[in-house]
Amino acid sequence: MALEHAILVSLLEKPGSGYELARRFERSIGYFWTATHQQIYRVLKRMTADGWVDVLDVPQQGRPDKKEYSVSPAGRSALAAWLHAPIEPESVRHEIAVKIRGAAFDDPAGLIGEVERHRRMHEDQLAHYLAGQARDFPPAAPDDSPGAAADDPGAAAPDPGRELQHAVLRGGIAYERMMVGWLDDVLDTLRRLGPRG
Amino acid sequence: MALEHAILVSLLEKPGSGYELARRFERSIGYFWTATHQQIYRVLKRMTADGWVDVLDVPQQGRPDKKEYSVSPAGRSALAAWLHAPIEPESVRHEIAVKIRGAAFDDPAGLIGEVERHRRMHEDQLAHYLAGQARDFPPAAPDDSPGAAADDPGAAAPDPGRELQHAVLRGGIAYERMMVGWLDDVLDTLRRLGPRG
DNA sequence: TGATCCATGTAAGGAGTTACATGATTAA
DNA sequence: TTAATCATGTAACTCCTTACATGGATCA
Repeated sequence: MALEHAILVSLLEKPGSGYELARRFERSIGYFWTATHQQIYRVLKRMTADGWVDVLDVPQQGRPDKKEYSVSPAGRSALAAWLHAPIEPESVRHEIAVKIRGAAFDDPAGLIGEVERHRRMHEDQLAHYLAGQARDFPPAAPDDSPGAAADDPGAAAPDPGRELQHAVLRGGIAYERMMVGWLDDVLDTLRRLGPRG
Repeated sequence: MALEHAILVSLLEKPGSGYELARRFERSIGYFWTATHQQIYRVLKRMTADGWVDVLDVPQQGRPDKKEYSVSPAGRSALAAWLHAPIEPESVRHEIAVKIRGAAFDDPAGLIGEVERHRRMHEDQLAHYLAGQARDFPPAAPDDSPGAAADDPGAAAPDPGRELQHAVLRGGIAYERMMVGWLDDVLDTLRRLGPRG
């Protein structure tokens, strides 16, 4: 199970409430893991019981009080243990591929609209990721003294957290690009098969 | 839910037993949908009760008797109805990405071995798909009389089922290529961050 | 003699989705 | 006045995984 661990990572990056976590899962965490607020509240309760997180009641004005969660030492070592254990790659699940293969027994051309719609959604997601990348990770000027940078106090030290967040974002970008390209390929195939609607 | 529909597609391509379906889900169907035999038996039972599939008891020699399933007219129209309804794209789930982002709070270089292992698995899967493509979809000679082929009884008519199966396989190939490329990118990042292990 | 293949299932539990429920504040 | 945002949860249900269970045939 990785939801616990995704929550630990997010809370280590910044403590927050269940609601805030749910928003992060909609945004930045969403390109590698998803969860709804119902799931998050349930898991936070279990993590609290297990002593993986600490809770702080934060009274607020003009809005409901919230519980701010942060990672406890026990949670940190639970994350470390999980990081050192091997995991298996996820099995892929593409409902759209079931439809594409099923179209052979129905009307291939009838699927074109649906595939176009999916292509559009992936293109939008790609544009969104690229905008996020341009905002949060502007390209750095190339380093002209390789090897010396590590000892140069004037050079910006690479922040591992930032670098790794960017690497994961590049994965989201690569995924959406791949999907747009493949759906274009599928559209070509569908159009070649039956020029009728 | 798409497992029912994936089973309908597979049984339309070729009737078979629950066991045989489980094997197909391990092989060709595996690059867009996965299911274990336990799931398949349970769903086949429900589909039988719903009248989506017909069952035929097939006694065998030297091995257990089997039940051969085939799609009923009701199953065919259930599939058609599903094909005409819109679906939403799957949410992505990459446990490895949780680990990559979590590595910032542990030891980035310590993750290199695990990422290399995943890269190798995706490379193996890619090689497997490419071999399947070379075997089942050898490249055709280019057509030098475009437009006339459809009315030419001598030309091989494109089989929609085959074409669509190939399109889905190309999706599997594109996915594995993307993963290998991205994991290379991640390895570069991890190695840049901490030259120690 | 031990492993793998064929072939079918049950049982228990964890993970995930959908619907319901409340209630104040703020912006259109 | 309608909708969205902040903030928390419960309940019911489906889906999926893991472990257990059986038993003959074949191959190393």
